[in-house]
Amino acid sequence: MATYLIRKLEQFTALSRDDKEALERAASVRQRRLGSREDIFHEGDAPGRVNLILDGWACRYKMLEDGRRQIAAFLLPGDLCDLRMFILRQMDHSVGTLSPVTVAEIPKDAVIDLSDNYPRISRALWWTSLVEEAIQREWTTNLGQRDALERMAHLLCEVFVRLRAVGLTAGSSCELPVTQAELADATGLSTVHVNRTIQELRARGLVILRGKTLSIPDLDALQDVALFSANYLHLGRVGREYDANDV
Amino acid sequence: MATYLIRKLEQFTALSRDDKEALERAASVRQRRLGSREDIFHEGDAPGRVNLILDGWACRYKMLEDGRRQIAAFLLPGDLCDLRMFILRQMDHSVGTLSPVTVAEIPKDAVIDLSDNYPRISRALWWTSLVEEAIQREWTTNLGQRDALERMAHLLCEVFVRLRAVGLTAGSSCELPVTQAELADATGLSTVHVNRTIQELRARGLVILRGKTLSIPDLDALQDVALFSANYLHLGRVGREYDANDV
DNA sequence: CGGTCATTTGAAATCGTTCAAAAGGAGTGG
DNA sequence: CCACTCCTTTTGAACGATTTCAAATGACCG
Repeated sequence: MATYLIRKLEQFTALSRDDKEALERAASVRQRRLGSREDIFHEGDAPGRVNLILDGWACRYKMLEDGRRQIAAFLLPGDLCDLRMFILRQMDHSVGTLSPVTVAEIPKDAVIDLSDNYPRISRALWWTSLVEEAIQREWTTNLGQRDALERMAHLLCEVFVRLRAVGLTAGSSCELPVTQAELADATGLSTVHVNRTIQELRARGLVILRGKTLSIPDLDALQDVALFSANYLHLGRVGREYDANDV
Repeated sequence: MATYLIRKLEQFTALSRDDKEALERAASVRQRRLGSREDIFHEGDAPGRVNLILDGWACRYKMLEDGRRQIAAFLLPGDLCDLRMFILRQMDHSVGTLSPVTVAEIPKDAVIDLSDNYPRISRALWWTSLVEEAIQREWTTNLGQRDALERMAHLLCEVFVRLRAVGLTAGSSCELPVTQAELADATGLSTVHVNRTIQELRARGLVILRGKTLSIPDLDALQDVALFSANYLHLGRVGREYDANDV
């Protein structure tokens, strides 16, 4: 069940059978099934267990007092919602589902055990944190510098490449279980303008969006429009030096 | 010399004399003095030592191919530029100075030693990572949801509160060694609009900006305009449970 | 004292928002 | 299976926040 997490971590380092079993065990202690648009946790909550997305999409978001909402990250299968946040007193943001989701609730002691006793996992989890930070910086750049078309294109590139890394693409297609209103909250645009921007991308033949399915006929072309470079995702098994010695 | 780092970490947990000496030692191994607008490291570089800002201001930034620049974070005295990034192959962004800066270059082995053998420091460094992530999320929200006036106000609130946490404010004033063009790169606005926005804040009596000095006569009022809440900075010695047992 | 960089001002152009409403789709209960 | 409802997508038109362009003023450095 921790398949996607394992695939993700293997982008950074090979894992031994033992490593993988430890991850599977941690992820199977307790699971929770949520519908669309439910909170996994909410700003102000005290952190508890660590939530791993097994299936479905979620997002980090912040609300302003007057109701404006910013989606600050998409959480895809294999993503951890709150790794290590249990040292804080309160969550400073919320995480909610965008589609039906299955989460594994990993007890914090299990996380500590993984960190202390499985060096490859420990390093790989550090790597996931660094990548998350890099993604967040990229989103800041996206909102600050790119115009609407570039911004939407960039978001779609990122989602596609991240899904591909965990095996959730089929050819040039993937799921995109997100409404235009949610894309608006993620890009800082109005829903009206998101709609027009998507139409423009469609008109240029850069994306095909039907229902909840996204197709990108020419990823290079979309990346060019988006000024997208995947370097910040740090994918592709760079850690040869950390290969499992006992796979 | 690691005074500001120590003050920052003490926002999270008390430190023993031993802890502090270890930090001082790590920060004194090698220091580097940089002028204004020099790079501490650059996107694409291989990570090496860990850079700690001892004095002066720096920023994380990303450049797009066509020259647009986004400042993604301000790095203030006591901030670490690249904690744990040495597990990556390449830096995905650059860090450059905004004013003359003194950095301590901490060998990565020294960082590992601190993490492995000083549990309070280890946890506190952890906490700094979480706060950095939270700040980055907040910047995303700032760019995505707040209009120009709120956005500038928010940025100034954050900087002031962070500086206050390390003792770099005097009453309602602090340094702001940053040009309007740099504020523009940080807020995703044009320099012209930054200028007009600052004038508006001035006209409302919310800020006094003369030269490189910022004064905030009524922080609460500025926070209200900015929809600013300091919760995401996780300041204020919340970790009673982690108090040093041997201070 | 000249030169360079930073701030300020004005006016026109533009991108994106807002408001309002229609059209399309999916699920529900009768 | 239809009628109904709710939600999402789409369209049009006016408005407004922010950008761009261009130039003047001010501050600091050598």
